[in-house]
Amino acid sequence: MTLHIDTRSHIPIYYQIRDQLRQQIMSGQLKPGDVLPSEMDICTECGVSRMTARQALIQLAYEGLVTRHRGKGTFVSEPKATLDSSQFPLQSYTEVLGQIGMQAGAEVLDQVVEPASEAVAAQLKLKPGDSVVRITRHRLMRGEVMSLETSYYPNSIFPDLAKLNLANQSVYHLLENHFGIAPAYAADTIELSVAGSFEAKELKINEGVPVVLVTRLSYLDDDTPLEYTQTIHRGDRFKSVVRRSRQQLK
Amino acid sequence: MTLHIDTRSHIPIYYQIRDQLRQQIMSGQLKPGDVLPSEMDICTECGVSRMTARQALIQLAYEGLVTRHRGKGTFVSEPKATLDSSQFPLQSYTEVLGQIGMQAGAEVLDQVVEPASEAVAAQLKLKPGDSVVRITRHRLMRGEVMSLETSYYPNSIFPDLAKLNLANQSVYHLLENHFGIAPAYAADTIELSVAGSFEAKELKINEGVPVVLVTRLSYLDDDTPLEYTQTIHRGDRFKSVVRRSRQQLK
DNA sequence: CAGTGGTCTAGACCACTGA
DNA sequence: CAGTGGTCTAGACCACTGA
Repeated sequence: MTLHIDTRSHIPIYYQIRDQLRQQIMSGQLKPGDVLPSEMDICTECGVSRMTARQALIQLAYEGLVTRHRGKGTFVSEPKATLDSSQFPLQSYTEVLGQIGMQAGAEVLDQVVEPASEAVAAQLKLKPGDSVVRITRHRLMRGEVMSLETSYYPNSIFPDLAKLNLANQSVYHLLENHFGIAPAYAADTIELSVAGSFEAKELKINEGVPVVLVTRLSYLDDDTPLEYTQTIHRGDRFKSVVRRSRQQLK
Repeated sequence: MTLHIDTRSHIPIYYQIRDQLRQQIMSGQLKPGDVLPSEMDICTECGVSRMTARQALIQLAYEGLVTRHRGKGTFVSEPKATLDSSQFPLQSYTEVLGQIGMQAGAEVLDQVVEPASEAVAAQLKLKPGDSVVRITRHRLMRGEVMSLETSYYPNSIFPDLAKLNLANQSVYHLLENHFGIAPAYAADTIELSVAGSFEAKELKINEGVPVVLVTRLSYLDDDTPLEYTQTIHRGDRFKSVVRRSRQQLK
């Protein structure tokens, strides 16, 4: 309804369309959940070809401002939620969210014993083929899937972990209460990746959009690896806060 | 030379092309710096239209595996470098890189006193228009621009900071040695963003590709903000490691 | 069923890089 | 200059969603 393009400008047409739509989202004129004009709407309104309209919308999807669904349309995304995962060192997702008054949740997709792949074995200092417990879960926040988490535990250290009920309970609590074992330290690696088809389906995002990959390795005091976890976070939702102090003891 | 597409498959053609090129990069058949087939090469070799070939190459660029340069071609990217910024709490980039034996460096682009914008004033607990020192730098690693860093310091706390020489020296050292002031703690926020035209130009990446935005706020013991820094990291290079311990005092 | 976005074609003009 | 990627057109067929 309100798109104006200047054909005499040297700014590409799809930039002009993209920037005006972004402005409407930023200003609140278009609110989370609202539908954007469809590709054809933009074509007729701006007198441009469909590929040009598409390019504007696709870029907004890459920025995380909108999500697109075939057969339905293009919708404004929810704003980012902050996950302060550092205030309280080495906690599970459930613990962290509880502390900030968030409704945390998880849906278990898989909880099985399987042979370790080469990559998993290397991380957990096992041999390929050794038994590991794999737990794959959706991480929820306010009922929405925020991330997809896959954890591996050595079956020798945690027998029967595959059979325990972890519906909505912290795995760290379970490990401590049931096995009497708690990690002493952990290293999180944060990097950027893009959604593959499985992640895209599970996180309900478009394939190929940027995501954040957090890899955690947890250890015992004696440096035995306990846990190897890969978490794929929706890029349009991820925000992590790390607090640091100059003197570690304060 | 070695692209095969199956027109009877239900997998989109550009997926097939993209996946084969990715495979060649992953396997080392195409090495960092190597040129990929041009769009026209792919058109003639696979008998597809140019937009299809483009889509495969553009996706690889979004994944960070390749970079594209008009007039030159599409090139395999360098692999990620890891920046372990947690082993040693609250250090500057220069300090961190020194410690892991990396050649760190910085190029100062701007070092000026200017009035604080509303956003900067809010973060530093100043009034909009108050004087701040802005330092904009390229962060280098092995001579390559890895990130673009913009820091703001209250001019009232650090007079003449805009005139001091910080060529290749840690700002934290400078603050401590020259002003006798060191941050007591800091909070880093990590989130995902996309490169705007300025960042793209400075980081020599394509506009619109995903980047990592790290925002740091440093404080004195009495919670006075000292420093507000925004760092844009190339998404295809960023990898951050955060170490955590369950008992903070160990 | 009409409307959505996903894939694809076969062209075009252009700015930029390097020989 | 030939070759590169960037933008753009005007079509096409398709799978999917919801009325």
